[in-house]
Amino acid sequence: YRDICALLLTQTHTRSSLGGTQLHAHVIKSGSQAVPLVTHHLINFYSKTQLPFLSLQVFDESGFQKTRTTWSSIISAFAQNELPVLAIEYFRRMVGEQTRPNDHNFPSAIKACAMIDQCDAGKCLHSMVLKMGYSCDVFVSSSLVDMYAKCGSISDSRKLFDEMPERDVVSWTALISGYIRCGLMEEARRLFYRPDALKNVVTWTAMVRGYVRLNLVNEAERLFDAMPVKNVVSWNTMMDAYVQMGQVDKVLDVFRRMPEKNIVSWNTAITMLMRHRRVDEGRRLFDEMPERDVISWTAMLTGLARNGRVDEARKVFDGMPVRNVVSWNAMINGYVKNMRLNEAFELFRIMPERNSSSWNSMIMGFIQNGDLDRARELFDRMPVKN
RNA sequence: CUGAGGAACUACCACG
Repeated sequence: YRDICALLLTQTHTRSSLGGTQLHAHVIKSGSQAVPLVTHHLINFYSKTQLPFLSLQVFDESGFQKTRTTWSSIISAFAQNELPVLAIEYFRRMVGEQTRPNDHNFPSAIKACAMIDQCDAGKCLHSMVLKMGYSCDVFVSSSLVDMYAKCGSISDSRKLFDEMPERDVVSWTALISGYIRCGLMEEARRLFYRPDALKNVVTWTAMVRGYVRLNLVNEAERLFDAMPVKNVVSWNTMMDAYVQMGQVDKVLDVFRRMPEKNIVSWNTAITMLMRHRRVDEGRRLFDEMPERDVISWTAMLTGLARNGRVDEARKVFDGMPVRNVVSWNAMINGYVKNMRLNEAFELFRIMPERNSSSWNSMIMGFIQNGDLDRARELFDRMPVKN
């Protein structure tokens, strides 16, 4: 078991999905999924390789009494893979099985509340934290600072922050980002320049982003140049600065100069090119990029459709290895914008899941087609209106 | 003495 765990940990850190999957097969054959430590490693492996539903499968198939660590693994797998609703649900289940949450369980669950603006659930977790005596844990309280800020209660964030007996760089960054998100750049700045402030590359990048959002590109550039350390996210944020200004060539310049690129850098460049009708260059980047995710495909599809090449967009859509609701919406909207209502509606009918954007696109389509009755009918059938 | 936890960047519609 020791060897399996050590190997799994290596695969987790190198994100090597092939090796990990083979180890999983070996685990099943040898029956060692009954060993908690092995199961925990497997859940974490699938979480880090962004396959949370395989994490869940391992969780469900493990034949032992779940411990806090088992729960911690599965809850964080959901929270880190954009599945906040499931994270909260599994936190609830854990509590329902009389398992007392520990200091590792709370931050993931609180993060999940922050992701979906569930301030009520967040407050509920906060009172559990107080009751169980975890409010001095720096991970727990930093996650609360972040949660209140994301739910729009920045003053609660500040109060918590001021009362923390000890803070680390994440506590500082959560609060500073909170002020930036609320548009209170001045307050963010005051904190950032406080002599006792703890800052790292994430904090600096958040500040750069703050200036970008206010269209203060010169300030953003100044801060970016002054950064003691930059990483790929900092560079991506600078690309975004020029995206906002509509400076395509500056975007491409940063893209070429940056010391390393990740998938976000490529996606940003492609989106920008497509928005400025440089379709073939965008297509070339898309073909060149080392790996593509659902965002890359959707950006490509949207760009083609916006430039009137909707049939090519459809080919891209059909070629997608995975689709989500956004990609479906993008394709539907592409048809709508090109006055191809029938194809749009056909997709709308068969799509596996709809959100308000799907309905809005279709409704707009019928309106611009002069078919107000069907627009009205769809509007009435819309489950959630915005 | 194993393992799990919190902060910053990209794609669709409408609104601003």
